[in-house]
Amino acid sequence: MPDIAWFRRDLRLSDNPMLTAAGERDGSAVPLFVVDPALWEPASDVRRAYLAHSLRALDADLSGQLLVKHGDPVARVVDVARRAGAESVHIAADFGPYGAQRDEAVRAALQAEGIDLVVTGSPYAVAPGRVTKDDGTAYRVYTPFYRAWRRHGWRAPAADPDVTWVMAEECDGIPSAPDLPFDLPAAGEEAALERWAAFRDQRLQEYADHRNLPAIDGTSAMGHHLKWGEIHPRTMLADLGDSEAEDVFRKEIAWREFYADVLHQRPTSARQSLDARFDDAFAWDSGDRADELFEAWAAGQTGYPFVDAGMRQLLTEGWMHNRVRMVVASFLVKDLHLPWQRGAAHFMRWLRDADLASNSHGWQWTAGCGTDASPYHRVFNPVGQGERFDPDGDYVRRYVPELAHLPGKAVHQPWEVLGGYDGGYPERVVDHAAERLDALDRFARMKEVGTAT
DNA sequence: TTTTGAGTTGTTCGA
DNA sequence: GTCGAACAACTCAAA
Repeated sequence: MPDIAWFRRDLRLSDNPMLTAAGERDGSAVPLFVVDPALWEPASDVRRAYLAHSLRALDADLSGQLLVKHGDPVARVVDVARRAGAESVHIAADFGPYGAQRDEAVRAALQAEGIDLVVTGSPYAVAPGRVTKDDGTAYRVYTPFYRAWRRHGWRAPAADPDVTWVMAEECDGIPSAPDLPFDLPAAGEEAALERWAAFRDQRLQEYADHRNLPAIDGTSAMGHHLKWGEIHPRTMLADLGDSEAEDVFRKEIAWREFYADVLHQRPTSARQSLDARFDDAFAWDSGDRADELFEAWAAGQTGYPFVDAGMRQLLTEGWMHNRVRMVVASFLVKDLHLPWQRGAAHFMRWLRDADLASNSHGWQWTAGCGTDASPYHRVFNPVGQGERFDPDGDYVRRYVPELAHLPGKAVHQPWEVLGGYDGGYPERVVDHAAERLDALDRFARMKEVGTAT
């Protein structure tokens, strides 16, 4: 009788040791995916659509044998395992706040039926909790984490599994993908491996320089593949040598692992500031005016071209260049004085690669309330960032057509154009220089409150 | 226990 | 235009 291979965030066949474990006893296994309403219902259309496409790709790779069930995983997994006569259910570890709890509930329910839940591997090169200081506690600063992470090392990519896939019972069907205002890139393992190979062979050696220029296709854009485990970071790490560019890219993979580790240690940090003063004592704005400003930010109508280009890229592509993510995040938190959680929720809704750990902690880094946070006085200048990283203005013109007639870097300051600017592009909603000082002042006041109590 | 050096991504100001 | 200092201390990691 076959065992069960329960897929979750590892929608691939290669470099997936869980699958080898699942086939070891019987030579055959039931590949299962459960559409969990607790995750599906609150998910945005972008996430639903990508997952639906990815499941179709996985099903094709499994010759149509993927068993999809809808409902509470505790009930569904136990039902499938019992009916299949399985001795064990195999998973890769999930370290997210919801996933970890769910897996313990499933483990208990399976145990009552005499079925084992076997954990093999995780979505990370080094599983969260494995890299610790000498005293066994977790790192809170990236650089020492990175050094220890490299010392710890990781396995070579796993061999392909030798398993016969069987669908033991009737499939509930892969959910249909909601319509989106844009096309998502191809999903699935084959697309992930192709995208990785193209980046590795064509763009990796320029990565250190090009990754900061949003007008150029200089980043890997692998986030959505990593998020669903269509490729394992181990597969990518195994291809990296020791050039400067490869080192920079390896550090980006390590950031993903660091933030997963932080979330594992502090599950509440997905939505609460690691520095609690920012939730308790900071003077964030709220009310009608704050809501208006948030809407202007979200729609790409702030009057700051580099910010607006990024926010519009998000809405038209479901993706935003990393450099611009930092700039728009800084603008929301430090120019508009809105809590990082509002921006993080917007990103989670629209980014095709939205990952809870990286998103929450990236925002907290910008806001200054996270682990290893940026110094609070480090406030991005939205004009200066545009002039520095989009020096020819090509990125802005691509996403802000009202400014397409302005040449070169003049697009970054349309208010300087003689005779004013037209075409319906909005005036600046706030004055950056004034809001920067306001932000620093609010920070100082928060510290006074913090030390007084 | 104490000490010391260091900490992703920036901006502004004045010389 | 370029350069260094100031920005604000504070916490963390490791010796």
